[in-house]
Amino acid sequence: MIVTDSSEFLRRHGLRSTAPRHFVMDALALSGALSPADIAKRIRKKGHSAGIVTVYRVLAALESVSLVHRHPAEGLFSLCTLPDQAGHHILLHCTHCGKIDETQDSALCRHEDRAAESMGFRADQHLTELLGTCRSCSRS
Amino acid sequence: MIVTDSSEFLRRHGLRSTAPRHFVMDALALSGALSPADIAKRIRKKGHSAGIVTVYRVLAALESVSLVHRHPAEGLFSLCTLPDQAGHHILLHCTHCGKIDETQDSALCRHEDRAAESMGFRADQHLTELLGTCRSCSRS
DNA sequence: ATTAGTGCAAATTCTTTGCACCCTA
DNA sequence: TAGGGTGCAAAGAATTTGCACTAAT
Repeated sequence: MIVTDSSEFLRRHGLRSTAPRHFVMDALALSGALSPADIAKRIRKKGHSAGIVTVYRVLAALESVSLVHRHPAEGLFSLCTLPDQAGHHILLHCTHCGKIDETQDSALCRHEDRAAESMGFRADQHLTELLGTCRSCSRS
Repeated sequence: MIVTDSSEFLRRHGLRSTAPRHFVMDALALSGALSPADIAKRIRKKGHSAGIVTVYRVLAALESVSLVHRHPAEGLFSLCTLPDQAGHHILLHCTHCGKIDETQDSALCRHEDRAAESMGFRADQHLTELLGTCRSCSRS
């Protein structure tokens, strides 16, 4: 199940190709998004082994070469602008100054709903996060 | 700085209107998204006080009436399908069975970029999360 | 042979829970 | 005044760090 391409990918980015890294990638490849603990569980369920600490470190390494996303806005909360009609925010998260701005776009919501529907998915709530550079940081 | 409307809102949802709740809402109203610790800090900086534990509980209460979003996909990681061209995922997170599916939509990305640009924001990476019901759960 | 990567244990940080007291409705 | 809300302290999870050992290059 170990994909040779990913060995290449790792090496190209200066990372060694190791078993735990492949275990983690395999686990993630099968299901969309997992917590570190879930990843460790799946690895064990497959008969392999990787300590939870290693999973954390593998994820950090893979994230550093953007082979993996740590979902942004960890443990953050935001006020809902339209409380009786939840969701539909766009968060603009500046990776330079850390500021988080927010905007809204109902056309975007409709577009998202359409994309979801084509997968047989009915969306109750949206959250869009954009990571990048805010106006004041792009000036300096 | 305490908005009277929010007192109403709270009461309408069976929650009492208390000082800590207003402090938390005020803090969130000023900046898009904050961690519980940041919220507590800002409250103190304004000369008020609210223990971190209370902040957690206030957030839970406000979340229960969807006045606040706890950002979804807490502590999750996902494999990037296009590692050399980071971002641009749509995660379909089923709140019934917990499964997370993933899709992609480049038109959506362009749309997101446009929305960001109108705020003077340059987006490097996108992440869109939709919470709802997946195909198999909507059948059962 | 070098040095990144791993595993374990311990430290740290984050979040939740229990219980006595306070305050809104 | 009754029941929800708060604060403190302590318990429980999640995440990070230190250090010796293993393994990829």
